[in-house]
Amino acid sequence: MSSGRGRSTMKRVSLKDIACMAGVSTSTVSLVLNGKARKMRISDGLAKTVKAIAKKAGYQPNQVAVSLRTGKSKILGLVVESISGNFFGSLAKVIEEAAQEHDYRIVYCSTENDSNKGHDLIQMLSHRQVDGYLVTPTSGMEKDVKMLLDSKQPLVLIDSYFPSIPASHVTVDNAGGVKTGMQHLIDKGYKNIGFITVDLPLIQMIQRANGYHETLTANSIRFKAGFVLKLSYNGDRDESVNRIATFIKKNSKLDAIFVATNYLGIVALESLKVLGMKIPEDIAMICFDDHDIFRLYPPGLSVIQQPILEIGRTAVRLLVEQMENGDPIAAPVKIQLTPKFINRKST
Amino acid sequence: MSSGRGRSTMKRVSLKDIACMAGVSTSTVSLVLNGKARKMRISDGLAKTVKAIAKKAGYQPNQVAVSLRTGKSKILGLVVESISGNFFGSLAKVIEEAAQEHDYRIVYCSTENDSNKGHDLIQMLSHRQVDGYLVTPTSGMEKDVKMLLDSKQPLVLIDSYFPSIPASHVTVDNAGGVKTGMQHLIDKGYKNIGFITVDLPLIQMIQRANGYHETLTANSIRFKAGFVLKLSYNGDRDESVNRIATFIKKNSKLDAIFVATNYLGIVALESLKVLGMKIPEDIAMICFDDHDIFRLYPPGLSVIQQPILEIGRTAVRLLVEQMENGDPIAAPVKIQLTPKFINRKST
DNA sequence: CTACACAGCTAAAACGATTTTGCCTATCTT
DNA sequence: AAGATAGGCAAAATCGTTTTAGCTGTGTAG
Repeated sequence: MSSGRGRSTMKRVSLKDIACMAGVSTSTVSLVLNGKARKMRISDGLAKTVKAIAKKAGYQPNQVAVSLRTGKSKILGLVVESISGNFFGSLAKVIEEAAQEHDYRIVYCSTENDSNKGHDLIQMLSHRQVDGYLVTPTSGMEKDVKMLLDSKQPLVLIDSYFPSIPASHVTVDNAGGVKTGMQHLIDKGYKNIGFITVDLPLIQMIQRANGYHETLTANSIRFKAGFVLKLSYNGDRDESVNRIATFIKKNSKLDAIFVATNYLGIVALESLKVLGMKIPEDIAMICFDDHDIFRLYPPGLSVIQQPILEIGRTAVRLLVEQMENGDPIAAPVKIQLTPKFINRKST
Repeated sequence: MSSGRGRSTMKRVSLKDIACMAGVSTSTVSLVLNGKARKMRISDGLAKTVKAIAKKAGYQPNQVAVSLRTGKSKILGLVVESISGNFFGSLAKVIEEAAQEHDYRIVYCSTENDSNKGHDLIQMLSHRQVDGYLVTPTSGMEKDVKMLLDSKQPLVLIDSYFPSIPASHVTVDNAGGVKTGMQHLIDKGYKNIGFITVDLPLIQMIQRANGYHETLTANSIRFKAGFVLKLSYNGDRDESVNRIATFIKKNSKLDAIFVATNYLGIVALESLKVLGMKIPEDIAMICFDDHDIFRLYPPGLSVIQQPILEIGRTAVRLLVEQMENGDPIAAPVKIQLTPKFINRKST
């Protein structure tokens, strides 16, 4: 048994161990390692040796203990609709990166658009003492959001929000995005434009529908109720395909459709395939929210693209600011980003 | 101020508070709430009142404190290649659900195929005292995996593994999957089959390449080195598109390609689009790993589909078993699942 | 020569739970 | 009637940190 480094990971070295090795108290070690040596008048010499010993021993603080003592976990809770979705997956990635820059980790959860699950998740996160919440709220989560706000938890809503609840949020200009797309369609000469959306009482969906209506009236086109199709969120995929196909067949005058989410956009593509209709010859199409598939699927779908990177980074920034300011219950910050129209060949 | 329930969330009620209200000691409350009342001979009457008080007060244990005391966090670390990818996103979702059934939460991290980041992540997770690790290892993470193993951390590898390291893992039969696809191609009469893969020394990639070679020799087709294209993982997307296009143009005899990952499959689709080539008329194509796009993209791509649900559930099961058995350093469990050939129209 | 400041460090409380040990009082045994 | 047993709960140790209050000794001022 020479002085070799031996079997390393026996028991995780603790602050106490370091203190022991250095022949000082745990407080000294803690102060040194947290950069408070100067302020607490630990001599530079001692500080140096303590640091050296800690490093040699490979000391790493037990974050659980730190959390308990400080009340901060350096963890952010991210509640999304479904991590496997394209939009939320990408968003989660961006958020993870942005959070990391501020030295925060993410624990994510999916609600699958079930507000009960959302509620449980938020409870769970709070027991874990997360330092802040990023949530894409689904209908039914008003109470939970309000509860977080009431208990002064740092919170930023993403993608959606509740008009009646004064929480900070970052969203995109849904109505504006739709208008741009719709106007493009109209300028290209399409007159009978259908609108396919999801039957969820979420503000962003309402806004997208508003964008549709407003563009019609702005161009003096009469709104036809039959040109709007609302599909239930949890509907069976195949059923949705059929319903869209039926919708398009029934409204034979339709020369274009605007689809309000990328999930439905994919479904719509499938419907058109079933019907054997070509884009844009038989019907034009624009979708809100981009997807790999839309870039690729011939002839390439024009879309309203959400600035995912900016959304994620902004949300994290807002949250971090909230956590750092701390005390003043500042007015909620509401940021609306501008989506981008990507003109491909489907129109 | 009547006896109304007042402003709820003032300070989070603790065990001590409950003990106070009930006029008993904290130990009693803890014992009762953890179902150890009987064993520790707390009278049923007291137990009942304590439970009632705790419930009324909305008591929820502080998990951080519990973790510190018990050394268990009820959190699993999930390290994937990139959460925004289709395969890993879906996998993460399945794993989250499966973990939840066993009362575990997930904190996930992406390595982006950077082994340094992977190393940091694992360090990070261990400081957070996660109870177990699910990791899809990238090359360069051998040391970290070995370290976890040495320190007897519950660990299950997914999707890949290191032949030299005895860790439990769940994978799919990569070679077998490729063989099925290749044989299908050959049976359909394709003779000059190219193989496009990623330039990463991961075992699953090697196995897929082996499947390619073995099918060729089994059918007495001579292997041509020029028919294999290896693309660098971190290459620019457009560059990859070009390289595949060049590859296909250069090898004009190619009548089919087998693509080893779904990411590259999408890139290949783009290349073919650039070249103006039709599937399967101009060239046939099969891809390992399914994707929404492959089902949809005309005419529909035949693929080798990984059983994501089964992979995720199996991995979680294995990990939970490891954590429950605890003591015996059981031999690693190696599970190989069978991928499924989905025959669409691209062949 | 007392007093006071200050440098340099440590002891101890606290965070919120779990768990072992210990103490006291009835009841039972013989 | 004395000792043993069991029942019912409280006390205290513990997990690994952070942080405040305080202790000791030396130099300087009055």
